[in-house]
Amino acid sequence: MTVIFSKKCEYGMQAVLYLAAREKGTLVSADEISKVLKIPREFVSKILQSLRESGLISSSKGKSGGFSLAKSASRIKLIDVVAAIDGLDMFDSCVLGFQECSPTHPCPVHNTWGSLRTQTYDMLTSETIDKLKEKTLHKISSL
Amino acid sequence: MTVIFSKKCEYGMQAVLYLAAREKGTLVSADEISKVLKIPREFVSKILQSLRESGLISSSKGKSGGFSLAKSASRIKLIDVVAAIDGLDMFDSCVLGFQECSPTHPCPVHNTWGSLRTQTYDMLTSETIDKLKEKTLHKISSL
DNA sequence: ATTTAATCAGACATTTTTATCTGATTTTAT
DNA sequence: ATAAAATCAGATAAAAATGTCTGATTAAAT
Ligand code: SF4
Ligand code: SF4
Repeated sequence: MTVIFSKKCEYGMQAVLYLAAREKGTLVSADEISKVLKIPREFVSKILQSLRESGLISSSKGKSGGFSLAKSASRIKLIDVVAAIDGLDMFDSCVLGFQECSPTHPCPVHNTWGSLRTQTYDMLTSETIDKLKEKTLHKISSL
Repeated sequence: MTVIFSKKCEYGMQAVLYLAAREKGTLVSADEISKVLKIPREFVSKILQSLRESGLISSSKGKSGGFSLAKSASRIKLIDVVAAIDGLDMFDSCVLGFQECSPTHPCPVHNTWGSLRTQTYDMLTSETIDKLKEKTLHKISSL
């Protein structure tokens, strides 16, 4: 199986995007997120907990509790979710699995992959999640 | 953990590159590949077997047996290894893990990711492995 | 012929990832 | 007060990926 991000990370990004799209200070329950995004309830619940620990989102317990972004959507980027869940190792390691990637020990696809890595990083870094709001809403409405 | 290709696939690409670099019709043993590339012996052995089944490499049994490319290095590309081991699904699916990726249901990073996907595909498709020979040798000598 | 060194096939084991369960706690609404 | 609906913590389970073992077979070298 080929993968870029782990399931946890994918789900985490989806959830954060959903919070950003759904939010005007409203609390969103794990149950709602689970249903809308079609992610197993208990699993997304765990992911949300871990994102809370990372300080990206906040939660409130009790009836009518739920989750919301810990700060403004204009100050959160997808890379933050990746950093919190999968970490940023992929941006410093080898597609071919060789150890010690460096300009002095380049692998056969060094230059190309280096550029792609940078572009991927840029993709996750350049736009804050509020900018992705309409696209997210459109995507979600098609689920 | 963030990953692009599975370990099997990474090791498979390394092994095929090594065969291409090492080869002038010589047979290379799983043991040698294991030692040079620092891949667990029995594991790389299995991978080599599966690549043989896929027809990418061929083997001969018995003393002084081993593996070699099934066809000229100028007719093998890294994408062939990926196709044989991990499959090509990643080139048709979503970084954010949404189902039904399509232009009519784009995810928030659709355009950028589409382009990156294509570039990644190109990286694995544009050069045949004989072209990567010197780079491979240089990389391996540093292991 | 016998030994040696290799692939091969398939079972087995370990680790990591993904997912679920159980029960406790918190908070709101009635 | 009580019930309802939510998060939370930690254990457990299931599945997938990674890695190992055993013994059989094959073929070259002695
Ligand atoms: S740039 Fe090349 S050497 Fe460096 S990690 Fe990527 S593939 Fe490996
Ligand atoms: S292009 Fe966008 S919608 Fe399509 S798979 Fe990639 S991220 Fe998802």
